[in-house]
Amino acid sequence: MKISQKGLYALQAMMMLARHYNQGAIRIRDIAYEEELPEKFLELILLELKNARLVESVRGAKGGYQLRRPPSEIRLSEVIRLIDGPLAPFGDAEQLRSLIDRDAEHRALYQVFLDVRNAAAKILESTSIADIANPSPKPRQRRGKKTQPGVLPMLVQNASRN
Amino acid sequence: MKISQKGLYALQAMMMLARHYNQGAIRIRDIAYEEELPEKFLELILLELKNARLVESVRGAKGGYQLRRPPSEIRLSEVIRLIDGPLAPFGDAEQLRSLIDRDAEHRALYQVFLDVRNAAAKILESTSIADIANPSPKPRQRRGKKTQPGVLPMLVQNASRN
DNA sequence: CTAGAAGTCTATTAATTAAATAGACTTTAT
DNA sequence: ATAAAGTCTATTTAATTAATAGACTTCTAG
Repeated sequence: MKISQKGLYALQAMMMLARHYNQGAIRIRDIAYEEELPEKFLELILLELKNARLVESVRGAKGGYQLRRPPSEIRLSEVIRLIDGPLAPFGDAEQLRSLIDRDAEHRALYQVFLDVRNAAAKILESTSIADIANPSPKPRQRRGKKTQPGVLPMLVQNASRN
Repeated sequence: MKISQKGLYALQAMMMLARHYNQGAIRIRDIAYEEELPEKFLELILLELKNARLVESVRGAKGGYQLRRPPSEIRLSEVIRLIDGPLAPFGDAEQLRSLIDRDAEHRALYQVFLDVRNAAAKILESTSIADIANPSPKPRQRRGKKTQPGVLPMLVQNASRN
């Protein structure tokens, strides 16, 4: 799997929306400005994220984008698969399994590819947007108990990253 | 990291040469035929493998290619890095480390990318060409003690694949 | 010692993908 | 009604990928 510039932009946009979760719709312009992304390109990316129902839009004046689910319930793998395709380094998991079954000569090679994809999937499916979006850009007006940044309610935690 | 068609061809060629290790130089044509690879394209790939000193060539009549080291001492990561570049899903390990140091906003994201590249590196650096090349295509004229296919003298063995 | 077999090198091409950019259109708050 | 904002379609440019072509060099065998 290769993460393109576009894929990186998508992840950055999602992180920004996570930081502003529950603050209403955020304009494309503001996302682009805060993350320093090309505005017109970002527009297309957000459309894709919307069609995949990861974000939702509000049209018209006062419109913008927001996450459709809490950041802790959006996995990095969802965003990456959408924008950059399968996590496998070659083909996709299904293809690889089929090749392992049918191509005796190269079975072991494809099995290695599948191992690599499984290792990547394990990480990217157990890391959420909340895990990587720093709580708030301006660390002001934080009332209530400080939520620890990396807490993942439903996903397995990778201890090595804390 | 994405493995291209070219990268797959390179790995297949290396596997074929591994099967014919210690049988002298093998002609491009024979590699292409046995692995069903486009001959002219394979030629360019072998040139690259030669420049990287993974294989060596014999020119002129009776010429061809052979591995420069025993198959058990050639890691998949060497071939993949040569043909398809860094193992990281974005940029390379050095860049990622630098971004983790300098870009506080996106540190955690780049750390995940680095985790993914480390997981891939672990697998691909501990698997050798010998591990994946089936011993010999025609199981004929095998004199001496049968060498077990997957034995890796210097590399850590991944038990799950045997 | 020369003919042919084989690798070497450079260039070109066609197709695809990546990364934008442009502009007209639609929806909605005020 | 107007302006702000998302939507949609098309176009462009550059890079990459996957190959193909052909002239050149080296070496072995006869």
